[in-house]
Amino acid sequence: MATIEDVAKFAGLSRTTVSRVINDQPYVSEDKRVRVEDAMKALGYVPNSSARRLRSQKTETIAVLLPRITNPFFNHLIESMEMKASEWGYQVIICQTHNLPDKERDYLELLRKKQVDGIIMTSLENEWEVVEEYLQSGPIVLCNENVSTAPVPVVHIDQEKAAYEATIHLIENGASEIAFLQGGHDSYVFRDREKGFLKALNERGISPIETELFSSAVDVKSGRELFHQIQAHYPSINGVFAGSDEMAAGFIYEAVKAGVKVPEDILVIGFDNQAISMLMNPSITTIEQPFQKMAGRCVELLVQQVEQGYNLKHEEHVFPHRLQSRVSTSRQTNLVPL
Amino acid sequence: MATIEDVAKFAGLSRTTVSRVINDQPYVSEDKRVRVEDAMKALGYVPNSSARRLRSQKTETIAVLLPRITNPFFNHLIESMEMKASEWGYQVIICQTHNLPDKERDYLELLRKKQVDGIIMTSLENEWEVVEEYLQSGPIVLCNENVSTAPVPVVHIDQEKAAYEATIHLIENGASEIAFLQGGHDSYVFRDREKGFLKALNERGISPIETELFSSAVDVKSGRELFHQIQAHYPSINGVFAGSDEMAAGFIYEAVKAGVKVPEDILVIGFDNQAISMLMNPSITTIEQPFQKMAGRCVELLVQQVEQGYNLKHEEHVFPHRLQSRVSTSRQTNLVPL
DNA sequence: TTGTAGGCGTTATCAA
DNA sequence: TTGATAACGCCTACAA
Repeated sequence: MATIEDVAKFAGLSRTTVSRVINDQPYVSEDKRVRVEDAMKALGYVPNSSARRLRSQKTETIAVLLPRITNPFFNHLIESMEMKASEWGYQVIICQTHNLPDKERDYLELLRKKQVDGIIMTSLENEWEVVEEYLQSGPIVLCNENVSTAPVPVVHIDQEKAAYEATIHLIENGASEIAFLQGGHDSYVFRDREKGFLKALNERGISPIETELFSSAVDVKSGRELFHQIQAHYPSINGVFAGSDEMAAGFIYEAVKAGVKVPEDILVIGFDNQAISMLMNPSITTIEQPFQKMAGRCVELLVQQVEQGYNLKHEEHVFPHRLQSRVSTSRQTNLVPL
Repeated sequence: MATIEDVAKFAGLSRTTVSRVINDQPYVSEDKRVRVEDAMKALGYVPNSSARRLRSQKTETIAVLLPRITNPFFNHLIESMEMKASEWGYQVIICQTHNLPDKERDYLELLRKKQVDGIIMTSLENEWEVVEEYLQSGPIVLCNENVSTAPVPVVHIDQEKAAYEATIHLIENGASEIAFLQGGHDSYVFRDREKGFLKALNERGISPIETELFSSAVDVKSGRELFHQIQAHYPSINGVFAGSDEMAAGFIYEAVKAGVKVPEDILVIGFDNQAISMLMNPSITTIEQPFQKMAGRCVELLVQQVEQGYNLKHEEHVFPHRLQSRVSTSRQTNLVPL
């Protein structure tokens, strides 16, 4: 591969001049500029990114940490993040933690090794204190998980309020005994949503049921399993708050199979307004999050910190959510005809 | 940030010795090794990845090109690719082309800039000749798209055979007039599947209908739109071959809404055996691809070429597919009870 | 077993 | 307007 040196020789000029042309710098006469450009073309020269990185101490790469990319919530986020990063000339490294703290730390190490300029975390597997160490090596932005003590920008919806509204919606449509199905026992999202859930129950004089049983729920599979557990252990439950549309879909799938009617026998609400929530029959009421805007903001905040420096302060960026009402919580009989 | 020089000074040794310790090389006495390790710990030293890259001419990073990450087909592939790459100590850069040839070329440039060691392409937006140029800069593996003239490893199922079997399945379950809904008019996947589709029709004495209309189909949205177009222009169609489960789901969603019965009035088959195909009501018959194995193989092939060199030869890795029969093509009345 | 020194390909500083 | 030279941080002949 041709180097800047080769180009310089070929053009009969110095590396410096070639470098100036490459970087569109002033103080290059027109004829030299042309000679350099011809030489570059002739040799098929492309600047070596490793050398640039070493010299500039920048990688123009960011890492996005998430549990797994097949989860629609996360792949929608990262889709927009990659697009926005690309606009800014940054690459995105995809880092699946599979909810393992060790894996998360491995990926955080990318920051210390200077393999990336910054990191966006869309989930949190270690205690915040562990993560905080890495701020010495570069900026971090939190997406979704709102750690109120973290001296970094956090981008999220008001999870507590959303869960509160979802629960009130269930109650007002007739639910009197409600299960809270939400994965990530120790996540901040979990805690915030649980707060909102309990607040709604409390306000309406409904006593919460033991939810330990349901706290490992994340995907279609767990939604299916939980249907059967609820049938077996809590047959009187007539409302379900599911932390994701996939979980709600899995739950409803089994309910339909078992002849339990949604919403007649049991109301179900999901989260995220994914395609599946519209496609299911019955369609699923859900909470919509503005993925694209949130993802875009995360990247902007991170790139800004990378390029203009960062100071350690907590800074909340709260985005609006929206309840999308559909058949799964509608006691009026406006069902989609089969 | 501490450099190898700092560590050397701190330990009262040379850079060389420190380097030897870092890289687990022989010829370091135990006491020096300990002194170096202590120094590294004391200074919080981490080797700088940019410097290593420049020195070693390796990045331990690969790029995966795909249209968009929210498409389940592609996010399932990349999920497994990232895991396998991680096992091998490689990072994965995610490159969404959004089906734009220019974007694809931009990402291929990563190879020329030496920003990645190799590339996996799961779709193809430029003519192969354009892509072939980049083989001068590093290895490429094709996943899914089988370009028979490409001197690279290609990993895929037998698309023609799969489409043939799907079509026969439709016919044997009663379809006599079939629409071929498949996106990517000029893709190799499209051509191969179309071949299988036409072969089946031909064998059973069914004449194909004009398919131009349906060739932009990829996602839920287009599935929905195509239902209405077919209702309007080809009301006698009673079988649908959809190139993805999402498309099939969108089609069925509108059919159900319009009171058209699947499978009684029209048979539908999807592709990929995604979660949605099981969850829909009626559930969708589909073709399963072994994503995980294919993705793993792609990464192995690429890493092998990166580390052991590559020669330009075409090499096919064909994986088995499987038809998963469900309600959407079943004329027997074993319907899931509503 | 340890250390010296050169170079990977760029860019920035300084002098001409 | 141009060019010589010194880093960036690491690894590896080669010498000791």
